Amino acid sequence: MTVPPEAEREGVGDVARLRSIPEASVARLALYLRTLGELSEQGAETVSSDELAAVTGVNPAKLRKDLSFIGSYGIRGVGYEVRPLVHQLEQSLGLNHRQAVALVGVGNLGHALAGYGGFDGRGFPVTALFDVDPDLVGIHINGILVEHVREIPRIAAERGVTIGMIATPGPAAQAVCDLLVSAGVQCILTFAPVVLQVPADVEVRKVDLAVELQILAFHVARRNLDHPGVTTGTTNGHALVNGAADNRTVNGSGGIHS
Amino acid sequence: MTVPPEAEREGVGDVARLRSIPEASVARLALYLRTLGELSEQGAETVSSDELAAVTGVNPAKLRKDLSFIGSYGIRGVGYEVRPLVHQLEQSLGLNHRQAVALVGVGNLGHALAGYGGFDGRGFPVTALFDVDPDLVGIHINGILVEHVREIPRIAAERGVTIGMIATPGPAAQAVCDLLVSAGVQCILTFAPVVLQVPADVEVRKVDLAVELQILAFHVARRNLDHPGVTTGTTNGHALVNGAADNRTVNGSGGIHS
DNA sequence: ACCTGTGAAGATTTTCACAGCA
DNA sequence: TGCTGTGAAAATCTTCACAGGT
Repeated sequence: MTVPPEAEREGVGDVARLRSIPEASVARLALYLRTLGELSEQGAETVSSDELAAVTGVNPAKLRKDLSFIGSYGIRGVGYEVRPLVHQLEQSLGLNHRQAVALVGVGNLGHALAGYGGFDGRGFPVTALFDVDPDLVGIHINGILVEHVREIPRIAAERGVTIGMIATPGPAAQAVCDLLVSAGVQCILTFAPVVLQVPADVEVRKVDLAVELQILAFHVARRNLDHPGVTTGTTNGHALVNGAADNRTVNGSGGIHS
Repeated sequence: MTVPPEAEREGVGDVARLRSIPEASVARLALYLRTLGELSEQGAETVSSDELAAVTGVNPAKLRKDLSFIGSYGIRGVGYEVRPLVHQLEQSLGLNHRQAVALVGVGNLGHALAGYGGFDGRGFPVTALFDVDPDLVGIHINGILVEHVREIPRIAAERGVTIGMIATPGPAAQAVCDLLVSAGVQCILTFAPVVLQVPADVEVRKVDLAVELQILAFHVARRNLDHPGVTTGTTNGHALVNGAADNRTVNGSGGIHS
């Protein structure tokens, strides 16, 4: 897609384009961005759609179509220049300015998330931590003070939090969500196994580990219908399967360490 | 769907049906199952598709269609009996016998996952822990000994592990994955931000937190194109939005605690 | 010669709307 | 009457295949 004649002024005029990127593509664009970052570090200057497709496990045509939505400039006969493409993706995904993240619930999982370095490095600084447990309120994690949940409205607004992460037990999640919303947070990533009720202008994404395992279990069950006795020992012929960011596959972590 | 005349003998004859359940439906069936469990605890005997749809945030017609894939018996004019439906779902999702889980990488995130009680309760006992870090190998987490990754083939086979969870840094993930596969593990849930290469008979699901945040960031960016100045203070009229288990929404955690 | 960008075909998924049973 | 089960339409997403630059 060459630059449309109207709509200049750097990065705007994307308006129309941005609005119409299919949901499914957005998820993959984020994946491409991360992968390109790695390729870039390894010194790659250009990638073809076939190469990038192989690494990300996506169909090459699909990849090209995805990239066409953000109006990137590939070079026919050559491929994509990594640096400009990364830039373009960051533009389109809204990663040109950092997004402050508030994390609510610093128990088991929340503590791990708070300690995870990967967010900061990707432009998502964890800026506030909250909990209700008196044993946790007042401690510092990675240099950040854990505050009481009741402070959410004040602190989140003060610190310009745009993304809330909920890692509380299920029953607490809706109340926490309401507090975040009342503080003006419009994007929420929740690990609590409940459906959150939010105003229409708030975006929620949910990561449900138990459900993930159940889906896997289903596939075991299905397989065992065909091959009842098999349990161990597998040939290993590395097929390029399971395209990341595919249906119902949520991608994650960027390096939560062993 | 009334019972087809052929194919009896309890729970088999599902073969044909199981094979053909759309991927998208499988993910939601797992969600219904969890939700029904909660309704059941609250004493509900029957649910209508409208009720269950409201709670899970799914379209009622879609829900009915999903359930029709497992051949469940709803009662026209009444709804579904919760108990039998739960049973049927467990059957179909392969949750009638427990699946032993091995967790590789007990660093930041892995440690949290190992300590998470929700897996055991849902029929996914964490049966083996692995790492390479000498500081971690030998410790116990929740009563389970952390063993060296090189022991994976032996121990996983011994303990009948069917599901592997990978919570290592990206670079280590492929090697770990290979070890799991060589031990006969056919289902893998990975948090490492790399595309795993596996034989065709192995199922991989990926949870990528960094990508999740980027997707949210995109939605912030898109919104700000329309309402440039808005930052704080939101009306709160609880719309029933964001159907769980919807596109690209992975559900999770069942209660990783604050 | 090679690789992008994209119309058009194909597959899957969602939604509608209503027939049919309790 | 009320709610399930399901054909069929609509929307969305994926894949093919090739025209068109470089």
